[in-house]
Amino acid sequence: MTAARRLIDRDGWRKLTMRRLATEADAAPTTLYHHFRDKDDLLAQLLNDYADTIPRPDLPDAPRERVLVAATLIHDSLAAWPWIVEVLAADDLTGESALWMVEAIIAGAIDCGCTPEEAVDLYRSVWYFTVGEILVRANAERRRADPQRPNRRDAVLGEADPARLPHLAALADRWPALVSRNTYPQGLRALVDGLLPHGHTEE
Amino acid sequence: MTAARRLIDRDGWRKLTMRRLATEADAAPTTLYHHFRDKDDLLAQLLNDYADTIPRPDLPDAPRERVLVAATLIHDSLAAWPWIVEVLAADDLTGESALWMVEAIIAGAIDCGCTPEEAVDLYRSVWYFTVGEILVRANAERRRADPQRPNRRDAVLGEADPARLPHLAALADRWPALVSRNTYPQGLRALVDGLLPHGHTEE
DNA sequence: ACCTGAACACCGTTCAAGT
DNA sequence: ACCTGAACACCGTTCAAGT
Repeated sequence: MTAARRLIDRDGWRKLTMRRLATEADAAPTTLYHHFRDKDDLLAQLLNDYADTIPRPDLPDAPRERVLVAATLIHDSLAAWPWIVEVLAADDLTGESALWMVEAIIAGAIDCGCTPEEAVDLYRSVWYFTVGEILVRANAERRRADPQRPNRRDAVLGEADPARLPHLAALADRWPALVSRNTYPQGLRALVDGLLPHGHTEE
Repeated sequence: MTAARRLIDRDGWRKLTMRRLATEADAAPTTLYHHFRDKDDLLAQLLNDYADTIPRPDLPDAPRERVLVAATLIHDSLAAWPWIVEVLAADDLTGESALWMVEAIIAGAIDCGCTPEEAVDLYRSVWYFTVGEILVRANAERRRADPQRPNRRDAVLGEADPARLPHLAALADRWPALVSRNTYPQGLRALVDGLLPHGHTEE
């Protein structure tokens, strides 16, 4: 497991193969199959171990703040190890040891006057937004780090036809700077305030 | 290209390999490399071709509606071929022929009184939300279709400790029904209304 | 120009055999 | 119980050779 984490941190999770992991752990590839059912099982255990390390701070009393803090905690935990998202996106936020954050969001929403259905909807929207943010930024980062392909996006945007795409053409050269800013907090706040019953925002 | 599309629709994009594609197209695997630089190049061409087929309806005059309609169009186009998201998430919405939707969102936001910076931020939030929604739902669908693993998520939720996770435990049996509903429109509206200057919502 | 077979350097996983 | 080598059925890609 430690070898696996080392390998991911050094070379990225796409390079984590059973064979490389075996080499890193000084064992035969086949040996791994006596400790893990298969590769998915290994990844799942890696995920659960990580979830257990997430600190569990006291959440604020005000329910709206509680929702925001819990969501930000999920976000920051994922941002620290973004490859998780690609493995995880499938099952909502499965893994026993991470469920308390989901509970915190749903409880906060209910305390703000949501019905249970509305609370689940709010959680799901927050989860979609968070997953998307992490994923897009992680991939952008990966491409940036890869000196290979010189960023097709900037090229496409640079050639934008000012007649058909006036705003994009005007913004083309500022685009890289604009998209590198962190807008998660504003987006999250907009989403939460839009989905909580009125009168519970900004309190 | 037609063979590639056929293969993806039949077996899923994870099964699209150069070798299988070659077989499908009655050619040697190596032949493909005279038509595409590599596999990424093939995928990129597949993407661009698809973007060209997206219908281009007249957008409403009211700027807020324009933002919502353009975002929903992006969403629905991706939902129809969700594997695209995994290839695409990297570069924002690259590909010349899809940029008009980005332009529509940014123009709508500016017409609502946003600064260009705010308009780009709004577009990015919408993009994150949309990517997350498609990705999570596509993966959930894939798992559901795979009779193999019997859904770890429901199991984990079913065992939720009512003392520590009261709301989740109470919602456990309704969870599958709750998460299968389509909440994209509400989430999108909340996000957009929260990020547009006040006074421009619901007009 | 277009296509090909042989080859290289990889994958995940199984299985019978060893200690 | 734990580990292993040999093997199977795959990958993407290159390259010299054919038409």
